[in-house]
Amino acid sequence: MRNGVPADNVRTERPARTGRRTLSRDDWARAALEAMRESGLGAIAVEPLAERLGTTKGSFYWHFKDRDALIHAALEMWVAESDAMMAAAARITDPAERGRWLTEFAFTGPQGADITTTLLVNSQHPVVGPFLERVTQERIAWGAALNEELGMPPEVARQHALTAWMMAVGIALVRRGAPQLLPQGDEADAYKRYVMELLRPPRAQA
Amino acid sequence: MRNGVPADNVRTERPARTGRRTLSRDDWARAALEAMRESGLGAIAVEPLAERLGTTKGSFYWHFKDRDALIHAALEMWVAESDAMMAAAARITDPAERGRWLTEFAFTGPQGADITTTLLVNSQHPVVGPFLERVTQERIAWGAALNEELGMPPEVARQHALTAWMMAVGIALVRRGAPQLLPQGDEADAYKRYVMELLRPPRAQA
DNA sequence: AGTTCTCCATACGCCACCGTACGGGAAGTC
DNA sequence: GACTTCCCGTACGGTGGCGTATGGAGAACT
Repeated sequence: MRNGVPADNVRTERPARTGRRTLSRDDWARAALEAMRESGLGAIAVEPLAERLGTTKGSFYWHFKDRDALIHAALEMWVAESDAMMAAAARITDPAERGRWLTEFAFTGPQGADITTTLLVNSQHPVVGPFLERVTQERIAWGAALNEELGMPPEVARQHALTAWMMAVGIALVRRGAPQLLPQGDEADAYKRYVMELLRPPRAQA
Repeated sequence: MRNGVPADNVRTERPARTGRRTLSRDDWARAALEAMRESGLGAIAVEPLAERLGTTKGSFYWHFKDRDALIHAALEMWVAESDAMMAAAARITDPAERGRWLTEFAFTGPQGADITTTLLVNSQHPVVGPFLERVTQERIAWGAALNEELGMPPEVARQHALTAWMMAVGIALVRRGAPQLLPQGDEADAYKRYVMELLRPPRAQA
């Protein structure tokens, strides 16, 4: 009789018990993702999250089998967000503009918008690994497609996409761990332009 | 009468008790650094390390005040290694060659030779923060000096050094978390050359 | 040979977190 | 208004790691 997993989307019906509303599975997943953004995978911990949500473990273990199930749900939510982002970016028709938009986002997007760095650090985790693998492949393929639009041959396009992605990873990690190193204020804009210039189509290639 | 901290270098004298030798403070620090290279800061844990060293906590708490003291010692050891590396690299007179050597090292140096990524992830830790700050500043300044030797004006040299350092951070993290993404075999060499080319002196700059 | 010092083993209490058992209150159902 | 179902509170046992207390074996000293 454990774990009803009550469709979870239909639950919009139930009016929540008087006074305090009742939590959904998604509420937990959202909170977990948020915690992971802020403090890494270790922050996905049942009891602390319960307190943060103003409830107890009792709620959690009704909605989820165990902690890994929560991590899974949080990452599914992240994948959905990531896909939505890529879809949004794809609506920019000019590929060069699209590239600039991505660079801009890497530097000034919301702090920890991307948990790729966290996932890379925890890539050994059995739940994390597959998610990381999938999203990363998608993103690099996406970047490669963009580069091909810019006129690069497929092989170079992929190399370049990989490089840009690694640069983004580096930026994200530095933003998280040593943000004071990044140029601030008006120097920030100049630096962004400089990086965009650097990530232009390669000049030479065998 | 706690914590003798017995000079620790003079202890080469004592012939070790018959049979099993006795551990030094440095043995602990070395093991801690090693563990951190492999599995991050969380792997610096007293009891697991004790088992790994074939001893018990009793040994540890004789040599160290607490876990943070061990982290400190491990990071001091890392700083020493880092300084030695930079000194070794500085012996390469041709700056371009020196740059290539560093890129080479970023890609094919021993796995986890650099724990910068780990420290960036744990930059909030009170012991980690200062070490990260110091070494990072040194390295970027070092790279900036190299770039000035290559003819860049100081401002650009620093920008470029920061960028190269972030790229190295990205590479290190990917090597740790998703090495399969990096080109393997003979493609690896081509890719390295391509990255070196990318990190050449910038073509344009305002 | 006795004493002192060095280094470690063991046992203990504490805390944080995981997962389970079980009970119970409130909403809906008949 | 009983009854069921949903959702949660609470208590419990287990695990892993931190730090302390204390004893004790061997080496070194005298």
